[in-house]
Amino acid sequence: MIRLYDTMAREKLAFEPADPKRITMYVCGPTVYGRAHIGNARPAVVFDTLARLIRHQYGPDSLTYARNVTDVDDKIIAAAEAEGVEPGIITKRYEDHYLADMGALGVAPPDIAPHATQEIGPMVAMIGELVAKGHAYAAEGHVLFSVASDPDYGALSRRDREAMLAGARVEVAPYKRDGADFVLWKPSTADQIGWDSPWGRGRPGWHIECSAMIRAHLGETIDIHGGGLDLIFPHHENELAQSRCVHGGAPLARHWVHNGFVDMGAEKMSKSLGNVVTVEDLLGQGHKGETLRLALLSAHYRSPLPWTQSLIEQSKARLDRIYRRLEDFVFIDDADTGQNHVPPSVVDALGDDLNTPLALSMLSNLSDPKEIISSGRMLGLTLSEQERFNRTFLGLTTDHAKQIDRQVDDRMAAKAARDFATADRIREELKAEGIILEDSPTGTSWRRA
RNA sequence: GGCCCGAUGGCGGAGUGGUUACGUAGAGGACUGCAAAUCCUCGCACGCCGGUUCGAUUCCGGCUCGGGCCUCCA
Repeated sequence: MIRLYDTMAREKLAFEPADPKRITMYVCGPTVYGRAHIGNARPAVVFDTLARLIRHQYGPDSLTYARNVTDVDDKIIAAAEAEGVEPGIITKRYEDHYLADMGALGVAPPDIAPHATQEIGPMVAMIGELVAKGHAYAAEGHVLFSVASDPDYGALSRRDREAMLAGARVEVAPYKRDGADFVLWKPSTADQIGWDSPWGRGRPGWHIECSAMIRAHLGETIDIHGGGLDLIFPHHENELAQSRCVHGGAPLARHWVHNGFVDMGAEKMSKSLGNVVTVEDLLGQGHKGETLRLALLSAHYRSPLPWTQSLIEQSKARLDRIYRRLEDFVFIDDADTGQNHVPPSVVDALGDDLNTPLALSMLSNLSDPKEIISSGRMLGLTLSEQERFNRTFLGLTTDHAKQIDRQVDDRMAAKAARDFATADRIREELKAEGIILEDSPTGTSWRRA
């Protein structure tokens, strides 16, 4: 039983896929012109976690998860011009970075990653259908969606036409019949990336990309459409309008799910505000991707999450403790754990609108190592035997490890001789190089800080 | 201005009409040569004002403050 808060209904609803054997989820992915910041990472982590939950509940092959790559866009064109290279150079570079950054956060690649530039045909076809049905019109090389032609427009974001026009911040282009109309196709200059179309050479608008790719890969009505809160309007509202108008009123998604922001100070992290911390920055500071993921999951996905140094430290401390609890069980076979031992308390917490803080709380109460590992893994934490081993030894050459062992032996000898000054000196030396010693009745063990 | 969220202990953050998670930090204790780790204990947290109620942090109304969106945006 999974319940999800639905943006359209503004309440938690039971998740009811049209076909439990073939569940479809689409999440708006990156526009690849720069490095992802930790706020960009939140939806990737949230929906990755939701995907894990769905597969756990409905079966490993039950879900088709698509996350697109927007690889044609004015910002990409600008970045390419600035560097004097083809747009494809820019998009390839940043898509590679994106996948690496998300991988570090334990985000599994989606089943399908449609690229806008590879789906121009379906987009042009869909625009053509909209024009044929009277929902769109061509003007000065552009094709625009006619908002007035869709009486249901505004249902998702709950705004009416008057409000939209009253709040319009942008000057209305002269070729628009209505200030609220938005672009489906826009002309490209000779030196800009573009494709031939019935309306001339140009490129697609942002919103039509998703509508067309959803239909092409997942169908007319998908089970879950996800993304950040800021995409509700205009992006998802427009997607919804396009798809609904083409599909004779069929809804685009059965469930609309939106994540909240990662905040810097009191406001959201965003490139335009210039207050971003990239995943690259954080990893470069030595933070483990797993720590960052835990930090992102420490608040409910719909709440804002203040990003602070303290949050990272708290998350690291928490993760360290989980690993320490598993130290005595490093022999556990990963193949046996998978996600097969997630207890009901954790499943129920996640099933209740993906309540990851509560699930983490439940994880803290577990004592069975198999349950801990399975639960952690469902949250996308690694907790593999390899990782458990790496956390202790990775980065140490065999010679270095042997040397540490020798120092530990020396210290034990000093202790036995009650030469505590020497023993403490050795411990401090090792601590200075990031090695923590822990004495116990059975001897001294060491680990990396 | 319109629409929409939120306000919980030092920090992060669940949740609930009445016994207040969990984590992290801090304090005390056990253990230890000392540490570390571990275990135990502790702190009268629910923005303000009314209302409903036997009883509200939880429901309702108002207020204050903060945030988001209003065609770049996760």
